[in-house]
Amino acid sequence: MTPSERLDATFTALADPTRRAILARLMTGEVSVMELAEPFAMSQPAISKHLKVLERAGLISRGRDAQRRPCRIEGEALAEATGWLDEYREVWEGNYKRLDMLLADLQANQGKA
Amino acid sequence: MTPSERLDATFTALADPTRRAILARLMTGEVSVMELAEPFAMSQPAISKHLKVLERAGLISRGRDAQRRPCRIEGEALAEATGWLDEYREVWEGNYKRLDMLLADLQANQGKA
DNA sequence: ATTCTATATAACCTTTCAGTTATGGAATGA
DNA sequence: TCATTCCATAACTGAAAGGTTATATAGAAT
Repeated sequence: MTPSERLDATFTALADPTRRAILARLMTGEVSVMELAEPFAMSQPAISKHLKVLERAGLISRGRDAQRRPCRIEGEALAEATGWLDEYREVWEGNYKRLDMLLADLQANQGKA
Repeated sequence: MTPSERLDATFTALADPTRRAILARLMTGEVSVMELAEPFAMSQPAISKHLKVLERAGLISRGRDAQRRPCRIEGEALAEATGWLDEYREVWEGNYKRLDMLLADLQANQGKA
């Protein structure tokens, strides 16, 4: 996967409330698929699909415990997404300062710019 | 829109490479739709659709300059997404001092993260 | 051996998405 | 007035997303 494809996969995975709730649940530690599925009004295969999306994005990984495949959070993919956002935020803050200057300019010239 | 819906819209908007490239371009300042469309191998209506997705997420806003509708970046939605990611990243990176706060938050929101 | 549990996979359906072309409409300019 | 530029919208298409039920598989328990 290219870096762009990884960002695609990560942001896509984060764009669904069920998947974000799954991540929230996994913050407390490893959880099995059935345990993850329990609070949702949704079938087990649906949860398995969501887990596949999260796994493909590298946001979770899975182990083996008898028949169970416990899920745990992986931080790497998130760091990339956060890095991308942080760059933008920094520059945007810079732009914001410039925008203030521009607005001051426009106001000084009363729309004659 | 609920906070969850805003996160949906923001992450969905960020999950497309064309839209991320548009944001990149807008970092240099306001840009018109035609100027945005030019570097892409894509029709103008396709770009207009992408802009609509970005606007719905609150990531951009648009002005008026004669026939042009110049687009500019808006930082608010980006800040929300960054905030969400940062909470999670801190826990994943082993900085557990905010875990209690986060878990209390999640419980208050009944898993509707 | 059989059965129960946990999970994955397959097949299907419906909705949404990302693109297209064609057209419409507002503001500018000749 | 008439044409041109910039952009939006409508209608269509193919593909992907998100759900379903039914079934397969692997390991545990009986």
